[in-house]
Amino acid sequence: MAEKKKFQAIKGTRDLLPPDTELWNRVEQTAREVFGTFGFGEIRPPIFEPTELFARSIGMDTDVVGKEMYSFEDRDETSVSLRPEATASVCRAYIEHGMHAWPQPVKLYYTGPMFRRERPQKGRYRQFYQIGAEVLEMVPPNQDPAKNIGKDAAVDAEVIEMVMAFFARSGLEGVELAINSIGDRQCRPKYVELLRAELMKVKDKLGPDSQRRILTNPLRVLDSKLESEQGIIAGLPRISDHLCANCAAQYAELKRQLGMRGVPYAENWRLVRGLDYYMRTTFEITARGLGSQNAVCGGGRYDGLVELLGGPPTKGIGFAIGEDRLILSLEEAGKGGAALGRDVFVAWMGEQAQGAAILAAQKLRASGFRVELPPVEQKFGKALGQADKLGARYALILGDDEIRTGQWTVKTLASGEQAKMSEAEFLEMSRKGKRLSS
RNA sequence: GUGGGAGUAGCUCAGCUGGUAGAGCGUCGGUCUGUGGCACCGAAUGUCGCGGGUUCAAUCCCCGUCUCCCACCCCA
Repeated sequence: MAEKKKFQAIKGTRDLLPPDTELWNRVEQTAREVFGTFGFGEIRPPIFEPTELFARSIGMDTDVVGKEMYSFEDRDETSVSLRPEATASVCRAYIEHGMHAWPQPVKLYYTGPMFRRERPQKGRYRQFYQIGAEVLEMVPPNQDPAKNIGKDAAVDAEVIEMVMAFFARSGLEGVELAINSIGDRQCRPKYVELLRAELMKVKDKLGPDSQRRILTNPLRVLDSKLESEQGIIAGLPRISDHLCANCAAQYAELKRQLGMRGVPYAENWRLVRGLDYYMRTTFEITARGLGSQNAVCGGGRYDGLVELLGGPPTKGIGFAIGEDRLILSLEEAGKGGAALGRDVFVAWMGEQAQGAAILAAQKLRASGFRVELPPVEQKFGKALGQADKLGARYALILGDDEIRTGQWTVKTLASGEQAKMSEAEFLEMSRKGKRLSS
């Protein structure tokens, strides 16, 4: 009975606390503002969905679906899963709410927690946070796909431009964008077969992981970090040499579009994406200070995914930012949040002063100031000490003298200067100070 | 899922070859009953991650387990 169980956050999950949460809010606010300027609206899908939705969209054979999902049986015996990512949900919502009848394209962003049961390490958690955006556009019937290659490339470029703008505004350092095209349903399978054949020839020189991937996912071999395999990989056929005409044209136009927008990029022919639904444009953004998990954003085009989920033919492009990693990198660069300060600390003494202090705090808070009002009377020495510790800008001193004269004593903590003034004068002064400090 | 490292006060850590715990910072109080940052004094908080074993005796040695960190896998 007397046993006390110590509870702690589940493996791979964590509490985000002040002052860190200040930075999280700042980052999310920046995303809202930047994405808003590009015409994106926010979508808030559920945290869990039918398991089938993720299995169909992400791919049964991917690790994410195969062994990392938090799935459980609901009481009606259907299988549901905590979302491992949000693109599938956004596509589901697009279909469910008939967004094909909205003005096209539909541009949405989201922020929130995702769940994958992986072994935690730096920049990787079982509950992690993503900031993502998707552009979905219905394909009108009888449309010649070749006709819209330029348009798709421009949309892709704008989406990438938007993430880069967001990172710039966030103050992220060491940002590098890598792009690639992984072809479409026409040319990719052919390339994969070619690659597989080439890999079979050098199978003996590859490590066990890569040997296994020859069969399961040859593209992933390109991703290998093994020093011993680098020479072999460098000699493998590149997909850029095997793209079909449409894919090649789209990729070329993407690069031209990025150039027009002043977005610096590097081509990386070895950049392949892990989720099944990607095609053509893929990209990845890395940043400084992240250990081995240095990808802070990944994205790509996924035409056909909505259709796969039972919707109308629809094109899609999107990305997901790893918010935990973004925050990590910002903190590493010394851009973490400072402790929550106070604009005003109300130091009061005397019963009459308490009433005045409460009213003063109400007015100051109504004007948007951060106010600390001690619940009990304190000696002024102690009150000022506390004001200092909390990082207050001003101490409002209210005692018998102030009550008698109706003049507030205002002390500027940083300089030690002190002055008597009326309530209106103080509000005016602190407003100016606030503008200057922010 | 695999491999390596680590768990001692709220935080950062010390604790020689086994003899049941300490520092700094922080917190709170005092010196200081209308004036803070400094200084000095004092206080509180630990079943030394948890369970078992060896031993007269375990924070220390052994086994198991949990968690964290790092890497692999994979991904954001």
